Amino acid sequence: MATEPGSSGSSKRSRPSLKDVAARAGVSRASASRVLGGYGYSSQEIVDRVTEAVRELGYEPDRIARTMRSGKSDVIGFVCADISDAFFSSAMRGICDVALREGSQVIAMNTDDQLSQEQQATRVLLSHKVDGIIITPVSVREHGHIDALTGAEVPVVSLDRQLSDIGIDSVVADNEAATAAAIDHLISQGHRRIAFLGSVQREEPPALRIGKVRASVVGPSRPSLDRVRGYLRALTAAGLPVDRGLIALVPHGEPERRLDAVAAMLALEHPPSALFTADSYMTKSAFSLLSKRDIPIPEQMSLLGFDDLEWTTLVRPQISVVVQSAYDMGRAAADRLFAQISGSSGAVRGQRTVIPARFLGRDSVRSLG
Amino acid sequence: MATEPGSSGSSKRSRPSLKDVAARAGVSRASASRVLGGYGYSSQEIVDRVTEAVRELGYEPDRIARTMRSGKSDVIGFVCADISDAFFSSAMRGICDVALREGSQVIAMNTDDQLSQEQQATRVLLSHKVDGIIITPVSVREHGHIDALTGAEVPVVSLDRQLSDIGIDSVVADNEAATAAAIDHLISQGHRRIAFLGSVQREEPPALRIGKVRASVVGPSRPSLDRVRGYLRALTAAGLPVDRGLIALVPHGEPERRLDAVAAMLALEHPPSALFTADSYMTKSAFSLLSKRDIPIPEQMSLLGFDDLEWTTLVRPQISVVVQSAYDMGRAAADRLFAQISGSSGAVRGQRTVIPARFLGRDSVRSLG
DNA sequence: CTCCCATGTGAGATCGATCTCAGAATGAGG
DNA sequence: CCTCATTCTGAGATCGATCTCACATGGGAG
Repeated sequence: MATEPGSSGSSKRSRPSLKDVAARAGVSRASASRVLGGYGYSSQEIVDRVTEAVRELGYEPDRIARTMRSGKSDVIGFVCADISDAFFSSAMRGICDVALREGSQVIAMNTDDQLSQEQQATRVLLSHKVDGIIITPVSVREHGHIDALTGAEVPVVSLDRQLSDIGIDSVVADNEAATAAAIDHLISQGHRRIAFLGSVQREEPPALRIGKVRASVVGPSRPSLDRVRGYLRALTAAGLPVDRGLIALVPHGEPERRLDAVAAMLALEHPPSALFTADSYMTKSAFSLLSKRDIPIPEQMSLLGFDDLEWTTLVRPQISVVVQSAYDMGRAAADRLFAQISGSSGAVRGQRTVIPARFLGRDSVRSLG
Repeated sequence: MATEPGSSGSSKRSRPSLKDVAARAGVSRASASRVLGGYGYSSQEIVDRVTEAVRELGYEPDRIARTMRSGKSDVIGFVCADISDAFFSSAMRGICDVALREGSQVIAMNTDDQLSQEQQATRVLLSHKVDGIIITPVSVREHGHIDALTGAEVPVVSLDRQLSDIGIDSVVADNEAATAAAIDHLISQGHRRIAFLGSVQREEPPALRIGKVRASVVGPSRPSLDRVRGYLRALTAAGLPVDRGLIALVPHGEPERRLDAVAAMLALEHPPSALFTADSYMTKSAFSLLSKRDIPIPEQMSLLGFDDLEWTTLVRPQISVVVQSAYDMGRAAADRLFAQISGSSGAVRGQRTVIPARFLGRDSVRSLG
């Protein structure tokens, strides 16, 4: 039923090449290539003979040689911090699905949020002649290596972050709006003192000037900062004061400091009535600590998180969250990438695609009415 | 500080080739290649001139051309059901880490547990001239396409499953022993009626003959069946009867049927005192249902699961589980693969690597002493 | 003063698919 | 009968890195 490549006793070592097909069919390589490629003229007899030879030998073209000649490899790269992270692996799946549709494959590389690894990754992918790269850049400012890619005419799409250079396509969630909506919801439930617990990249300036964070559509953007913006915007719009003591930004990748930050909020003289946790790690830390200290949610403390995870519906109470679909973001990024790859070279660059995030109200927010 | 490839105004379009380097250094391609490759003889002057030219042009060799010539691509393939699954994405990370050490990249492909997609994937990877493939086969019996790989001299390692053909390396968890240990623990806590809730592949024979499942080191193996074996072995060793009504195997990917299976156990005339859930999906379903019905764990029902997940320590009570490290399994598989790739062609094939699983006792098992 | 070996260098082949181009065969129209 | 267009085919070039091999030099030994 299925074809059985290599089952004929002739070629044992290497796969048959076009040359073998041509020899078997008794024609030149050029003629065989014409039949396979479907261009130029070919007599019916040659078409038949080549087709037959292909079938007999189980011939499949060598993509490396094809890449060599055409420059197109049918491979794209995905550069992220850590493929085992739920966000990135879901995005990867979205990218793979689109790639499959386009007849391409995906090489994934991890940076562990290190600029040097990211630079290395782009170099390697370039030497593999990938058709394009989807990247979640470590830094939204230092992107000389990414500019080098576009300079080398390699399409690039930035995922989940927007570079300061506006010449590069980006796909991001509407972090600011979704966060503002979530904070609005807390406010509508009567909350006045709302803590913001988030993470910042190690690479970010250590003393982040909250006062300087402003809503903006252009310019560099990363989720952590956009969510701070949404928080500030919602408070300001509601006429509530911004208490700097209610904002905690912890360097990424230091679990203890996350717990410390939550504990510090609880120990405040005027503690908040609700915690907004701006990423899944912080949500987990906050829930863990509240649970460990037997602080009832939402009676004594309301909790609202960003990012949905499996466990948010398994624990009691179920956690209200803002959800972003990493899968959809991956798909969108891949769609953009292939649009650049196949599109005319004059295609518009720097397009910003915003994926909506949804608010899922569950049982972790108390109404203070 | 960093090198700036392509910054010299000369070559704008494509990256510089060895030919460009040779021309700039005023030597032949052969001489330039000798300097770069570090073989043959080269005068100091030529070494210096070539090195300088490489630096000036920011030359980096084209891996496609190198692959063309050498047959080695420095790319390996990872074929799994779904890269967004926690198990596979962790394994992928392990594979990537080893690949990085070996100077290779990883192409990931999803099969969604469909044999046709898996066959397609292997064909594509072959045409990309990957140096080797790590695969979690859909079927442990139909593996003609995998045999074709080894026939084409492409190293293959089977992850999490063992093919019936013993000529292929495999890396698996010690599912049977770990399950037996977990069941032993339940028995030692006084449990006599222990339910086994697991999943089977759609591809498996629908009416699995439990009676025919026997412990065996060779032969085809997949986690679901090995765990059944461990369960049976532990019961038998303890002299407990095997009640077929306490064993439920649900087709993979049908959440409702999982919940039904759990509900059926609870509705039994003589219900079990403990549930052993043989995979993370089933553990989740069981916990969900027990939680929804307000059946206290472990007072009314003990629960012990296979696979650790983030949420098992967030819920109350914390769930006792058997943990397998997908990351370690990925690493081990990649180690084996590269051993095959770089090893002498006469390397031993068919090696079986077993990764130990650990039992983590927490609070979801009641002692009936 | 030869002969030989160690050292050094470049021309050209190779990997496999694809495409250009020259030329052959055929038929139709003048 | 000649011209020209159409259809068809294959030789050879190309992509870039690598390696073989032939051909230099040079110095030292006999």
